[in-house]
Amino acid sequence: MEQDYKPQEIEAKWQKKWNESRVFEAEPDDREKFFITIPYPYLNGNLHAGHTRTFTIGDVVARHKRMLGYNVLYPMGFHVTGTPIVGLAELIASRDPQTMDVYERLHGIPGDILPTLDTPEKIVDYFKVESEKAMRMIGYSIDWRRKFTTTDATYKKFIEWQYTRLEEKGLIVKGSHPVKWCPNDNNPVEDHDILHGEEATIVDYTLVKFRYKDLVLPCATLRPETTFGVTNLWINPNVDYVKARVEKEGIVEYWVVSKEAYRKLTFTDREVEYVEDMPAKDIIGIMLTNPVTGDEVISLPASFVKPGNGSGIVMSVPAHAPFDYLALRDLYDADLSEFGITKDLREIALISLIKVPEFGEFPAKEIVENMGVKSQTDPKAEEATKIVYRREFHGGVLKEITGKYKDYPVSKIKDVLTQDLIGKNVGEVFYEFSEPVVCRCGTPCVVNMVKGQWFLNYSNPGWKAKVYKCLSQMRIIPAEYRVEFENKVDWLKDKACARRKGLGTLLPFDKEWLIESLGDSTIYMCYYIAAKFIERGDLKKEQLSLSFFDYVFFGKGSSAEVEEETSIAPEVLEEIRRDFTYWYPVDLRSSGKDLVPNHLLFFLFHHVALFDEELWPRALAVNGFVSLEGQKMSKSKGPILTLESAVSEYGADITRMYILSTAEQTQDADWQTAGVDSARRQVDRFYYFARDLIRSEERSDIGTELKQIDRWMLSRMQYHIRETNIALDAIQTRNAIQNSFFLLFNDLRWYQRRGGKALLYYVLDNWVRLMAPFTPHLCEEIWEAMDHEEPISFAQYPLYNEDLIDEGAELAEELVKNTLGDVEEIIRVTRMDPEKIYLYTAPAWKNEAVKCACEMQAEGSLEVGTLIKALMSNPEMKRFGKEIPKFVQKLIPELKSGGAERYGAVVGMEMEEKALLEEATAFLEHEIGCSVEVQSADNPEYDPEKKTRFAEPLRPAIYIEKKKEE
RNA sequence: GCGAGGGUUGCCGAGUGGUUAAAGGCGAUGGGCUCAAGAUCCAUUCCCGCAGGGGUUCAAGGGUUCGACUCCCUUCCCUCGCACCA
Repeated sequence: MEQDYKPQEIEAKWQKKWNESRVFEAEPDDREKFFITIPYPYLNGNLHAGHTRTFTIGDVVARHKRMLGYNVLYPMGFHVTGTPIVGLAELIASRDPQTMDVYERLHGIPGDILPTLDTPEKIVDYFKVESEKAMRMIGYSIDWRRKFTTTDATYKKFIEWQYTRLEEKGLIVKGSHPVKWCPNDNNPVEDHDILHGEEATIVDYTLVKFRYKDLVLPCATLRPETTFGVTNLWINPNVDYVKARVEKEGIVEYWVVSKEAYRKLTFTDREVEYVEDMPAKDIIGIMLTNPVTGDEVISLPASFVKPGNGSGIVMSVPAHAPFDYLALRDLYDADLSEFGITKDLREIALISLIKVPEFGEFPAKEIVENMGVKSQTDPKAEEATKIVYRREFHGGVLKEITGKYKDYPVSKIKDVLTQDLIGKNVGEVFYEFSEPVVCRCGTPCVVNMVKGQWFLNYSNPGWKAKVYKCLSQMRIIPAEYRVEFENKVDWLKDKACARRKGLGTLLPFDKEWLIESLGDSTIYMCYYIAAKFIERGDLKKEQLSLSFFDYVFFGKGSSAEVEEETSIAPEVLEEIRRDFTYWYPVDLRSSGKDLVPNHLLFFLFHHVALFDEELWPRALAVNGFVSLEGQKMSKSKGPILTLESAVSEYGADITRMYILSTAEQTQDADWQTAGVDSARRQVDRFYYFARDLIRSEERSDIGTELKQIDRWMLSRMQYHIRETNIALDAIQTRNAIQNSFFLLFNDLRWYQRRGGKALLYYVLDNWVRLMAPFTPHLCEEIWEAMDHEEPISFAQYPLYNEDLIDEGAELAEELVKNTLGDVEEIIRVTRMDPEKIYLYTAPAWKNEAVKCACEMQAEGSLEVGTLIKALMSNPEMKRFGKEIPKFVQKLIPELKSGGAERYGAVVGMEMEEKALLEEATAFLEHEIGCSVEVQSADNPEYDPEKKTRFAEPLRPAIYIEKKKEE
């Protein structure tokens, strides 16, 4: 080993060796396999600190498993499908100043190359080389023979096969979907096109069609079940309404809605035609039919109705909606003759339809009265609405009056009921923004239905059921994310899977469309297996027929049949098939948590759709993001720290160590220069410790007689080994490094301080293997210097050995450590200059008392009274009658609160305590800097201040004699 | 709004009913080593204490318990996701 730690030299050396010896090129053999994959990076920039974290986690798992004896496959590819790369090419071609600056300065693209990257193809070619270079630089144990990009002609054949098979299974359907739309630009708006309302989401209201003669008055609601409790409708007399001809799927109706609502309707998937204005007065005071109950209800005037919300017509459910109740109450004594209404509104009976624990029959009435809400214009009305809504939504169930929906939880009824209403043509879905959205051009946006779109039919209940099943059999890391995944499966709706622009594969059954980029990255892990053969030249693009993929991935047909069609040699076909059956399924897919609601979900959906159950993925893991000195990273605007620049500056091992130890799992990590510097010092210490030890030519022989401190070291190391393995299995890299590095190092320091020497080399041998997954280059270097022939990457990972646990030795060291601590504290507090220290071990009777207490604790009879009695009955003990009660009162709470085990161990070693301290005398003298003498409290030779009475088992009494003033 | 996860001692962060004033790291302070050091080693780092002790803490308030950072309720605050975009 070199005198100085030079990361870059060591790292280049080992990367070259790994590459030349092809050790990470995985081939099937008789070992158990482990197939780990990380989502391939999207190539619209260089790899950055975020990738560094996700990929390094994957590499650590891969290396750990490899050292545990698994045959590990860790492959990598490149994702380039979609629009961002096209967008980037355009920005570079037009020399967009911000883009040029960010990509030259932060992504580190040389100024003479950047302007040449003006087509998507050139960008892909550039970044795929750079990305591989970066991943090699940081030492990932990737099998590079399997790399590909998603625009490779062969990959496109694979995606065509996937979509052909999905379509055959009926999982791809055609339909319409709502998008945010700017009527001025006549285009969908994406988030960066929005002036106001970036936060807006598209909310689906249910339109309930109330009828009056040949007219439909649709009411938009988020709570269609309340239609059962409608007593009347609300029309705003100050709003302009229109009559319109509305046609959908061949059914023609005449609707009355507000002018604003009419405009919104024209963008929906209905044919809408203006007929005439409809004065509000004409539709107030009329009797309409509730389409759900058949009841006749009256329409009444209300000022709270907003023309821009929904249809501008509101159904009134005064039993459950505070606004409705208030508006109705406000009209009780009003003169409505101008609307031709003469009826006494007090006759309108409230209709209750939801049972909720917190309220009685009429929640709205109740809360309005309790809160003292005055009228529909009272601000408190809003608050009352929220409270009732929340209680009913979460805790409410439907009452008898709802017929077959009785006992349905309110939170689950919406979709079911809406579908039923649609089926009877008394309801429709109406999309609306959660808040107003304005386009950059200043035009208010609308929800527009895009027609003829291809969808992945994720809402298919049978499909979802399979995903639930798959999830239930999977390991989710961390476990808290299981519920998150389940919720997202539940929430996922049909997803548009084709678009017009960007890079990608054409939809095989409709060549007008490109497969959307989240849809072509779902089962590509199996493509890694074929990719090796493609790279080797065994397979040509034209040969990759549907039957080829069916055979190698599904096992359908025979190699002979496929050969006949494709003329691929049967041996090759069978080998690919063999490889596939060996490596599949994916044992672990690990990724950033941002991919949970999309990619990881689709990964599951597509696997369960296409593969048999035994090939479904086994485990998912997620990790948090990385920020830079507290700032969010952005590929296009900065700040960004590339993997390449981090490794160039700090070295691979230090970068790995830092990114893995700075945050755990789903927590977000913040990259801070100060933290990396500290990681550098830690790695330095490791290097120098190893270097000095190896040079010292001290070697260990654990076969010889071990001293107590040696047994202690062995024992402590077992805990760290165990914790590290447990942590790595749970992908808690921070915890793993905490144990395998910091805690182990601290113990090693104590070992050396206590004069431990015999096991140093042995400890290093274990330690370097423990650390190998985190800092592989450095560990290879040390390992080699320790004269090992085989690379550490394939050495046995240390495993917990219970036989090496030595509780006695640990307790003994604890005694020494605590005693030293106590002495130091006394010296510090009293600020005395010690001449000599006297330690007094506990008198025999106290040991006896502890023993007795432990026995009583074991049989459950331990009480202050019983213990004192038991002790007093012993004539030997009676001599100490005065001290017993005090000692017992202190002892019992400690024993009862879990100290029994510890005291149990004391009992076992009672005779040794004095010997132990005497053995440590030299150490204590050295540490404290004065002489130390151990005596027994039973017969002290010198005890001027009667300190012996404080002596307890495991806690010797201390007397410190001051240095005499000269 | 809905869903998920959080708020711990200067900072980063362990810790889910009892050896917890609370791991470990960072930073800071003192000391050893050294010509010297941002290298390393030792100690301290909530408050008080000239004998190993005592006091007050884990967002806020309330509750359960012999006992709560840990369990329950309420409130406040923070982060992420909410879709056709990778």
